Amino acid sequence: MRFMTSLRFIDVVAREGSIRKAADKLSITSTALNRRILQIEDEIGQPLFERLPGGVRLNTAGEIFLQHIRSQFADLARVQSQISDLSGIRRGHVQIASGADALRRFLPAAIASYRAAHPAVSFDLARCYRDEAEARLFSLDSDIALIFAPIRAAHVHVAATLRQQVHCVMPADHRLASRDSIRIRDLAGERLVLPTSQSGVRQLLDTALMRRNVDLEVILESDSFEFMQNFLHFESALFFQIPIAVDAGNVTPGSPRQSFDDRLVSRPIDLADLPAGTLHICHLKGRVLPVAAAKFLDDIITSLRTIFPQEVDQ
Amino acid sequence: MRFMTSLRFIDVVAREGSIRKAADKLSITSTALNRRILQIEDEIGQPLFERLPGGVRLNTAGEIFLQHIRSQFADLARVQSQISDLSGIRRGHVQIASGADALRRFLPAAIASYRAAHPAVSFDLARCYRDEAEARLFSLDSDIALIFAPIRAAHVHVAATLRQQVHCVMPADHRLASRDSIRIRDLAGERLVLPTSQSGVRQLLDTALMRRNVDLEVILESDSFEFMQNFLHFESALFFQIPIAVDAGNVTPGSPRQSFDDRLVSRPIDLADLPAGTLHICHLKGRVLPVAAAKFLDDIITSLRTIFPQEVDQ
DNA sequence: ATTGGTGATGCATTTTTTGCATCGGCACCC
DNA sequence: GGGTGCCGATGCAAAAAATGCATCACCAAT
Repeated sequence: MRFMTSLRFIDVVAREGSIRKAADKLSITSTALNRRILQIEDEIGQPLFERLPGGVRLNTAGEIFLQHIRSQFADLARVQSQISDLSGIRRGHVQIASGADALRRFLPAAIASYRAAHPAVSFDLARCYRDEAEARLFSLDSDIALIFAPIRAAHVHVAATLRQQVHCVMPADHRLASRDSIRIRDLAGERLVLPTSQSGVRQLLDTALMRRNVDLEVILESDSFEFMQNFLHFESALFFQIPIAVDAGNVTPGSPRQSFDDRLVSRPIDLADLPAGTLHICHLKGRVLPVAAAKFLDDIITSLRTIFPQEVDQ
Repeated sequence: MRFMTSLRFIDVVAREGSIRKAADKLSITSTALNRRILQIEDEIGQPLFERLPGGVRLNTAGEIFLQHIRSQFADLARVQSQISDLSGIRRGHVQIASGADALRRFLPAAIASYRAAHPAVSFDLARCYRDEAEARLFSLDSDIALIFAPIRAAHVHVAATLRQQVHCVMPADHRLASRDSIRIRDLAGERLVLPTSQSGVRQLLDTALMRRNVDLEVILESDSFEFMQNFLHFESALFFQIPIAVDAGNVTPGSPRQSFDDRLVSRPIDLADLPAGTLHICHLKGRVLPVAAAKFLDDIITSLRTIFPQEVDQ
């Protein structure tokens, strides 16, 4: 899209904080880039960047303008996907920001299933926590976000929610493995592996554990489920996750639900001790999503309704 | 805005229905324009125009794309006005579509008063009827519309409404001039001047008159209040208008309300015979107006509330 | 004082855009 | 039925714009 290049350049310069670095990234000389920016500032009638000794930074006008640029790009993507839909083939690119939970099993299955129906749609998946996900929606770097944490930003629209009870994962031969559900007091003296403090699960846990003053041994913090899961093969401990990190929704009806790991078991924490958290499926408020993204959003909500019939709202 | 030229060109070509005519209007050669369009079609990957023997016409993809272009322009205007607001001076351009009623007295006063506060804001006023006004909002040729007629289009958002009783205007020495209000049956045998069939007042009248089967003498139809008003100086007759066509809101408190024409009087038609109509103050649904337009919209609603304290809603 | 980074600018070069002339096609009209 | 006029597309040369190089002035950290 030739007519968008100058605008894309501004975006990159803003991200890089330096014209020369941005020029490198864009494979042009800093001269050319510099002049494009000067020209646009001239056309706007006001500077968009402050010149600092170490580079450039957007001023207020620049931030307003950048937001406009990004929404133009997002809208252009929507238009292109809508136009290519006319020819029968759904084309497009869906950008998703997701926590590690949903990204684990659910999204791979969901995306594969969507791509089976629409092979010309490509995806971009960014693993991130609440704040970054909200920022990505706002900067239009992501179309859809799946966040297991309360939504803070006013610009985020929650299309659907999914209640998720926190589960405790342990080796199959653990002393608590026989329980149907786990009480917080049962955790006393246990070795725990906790998710990072940014994680929604961790924040739920912190609230519950702090209140009760149980004596815990936190041996590890990690932001990787894969790591935690494999760690438990070597040292007996407990970690925490939510059902969507286990269920992909590809269970064939009637067949026993496939276990996520034969050597581990997952037991819910009693709701009296730890309330269920909420997975939020979101997009930017007021935004018209590209057809591909809109359809995918619809699909995952439907799919979640199938896997967790009681837990989906809105 | 150099980076928008190609897009503006597409808009013009679509409006003109011919590359050569558009090229004329844009003061470039048809060659250059033609190639710009071919290039964009190439970048989009699909043609945007059908080539007909007599020119070009948008295809479906083109219509989608044009809508995108127009919203980009409108959004750019909003951004520019927002940016210039940062420097303290409110700049901007407000495009209004209005019926002849509101355009007569109210808008001149309202715009002048707004410009007194913000001299760097310019205005564009298009006189039009309901359908065209709705179309102008949609094509983003107008920011705000004042329509005295029911709103049909789903894409129009009504920011406020103003109830307006239809009045009957007649020479001051007319036999009905002494009445406080006029009944439809009083009109029997009178010479009437009617507004065009597109007008909201006319449509109200048609409904009322058709129902009653009064014997009327329609001697003239016009879409110009100025003409109708001056005509009554020469031949005794009746015409119809709504209060906003008379009151500009510049009445100083306490002073007698300034008459719109010394030789004419305006009397309401009894509500039992003719229900009050509604003036709709609208903008495009979901659109963020430029600051100048948003502020002006706010101002006119406040102003209407002052002039017609009982009649403004929302 | 030196070094390494930044953005801005004059000038030659390259790339892109534009305009002219012209082609082929279609519709209208005498 | 053969002009006639209007349309969009295209080859080629001229004009305009964007780019790259070299260099400047500036600032901060060393």
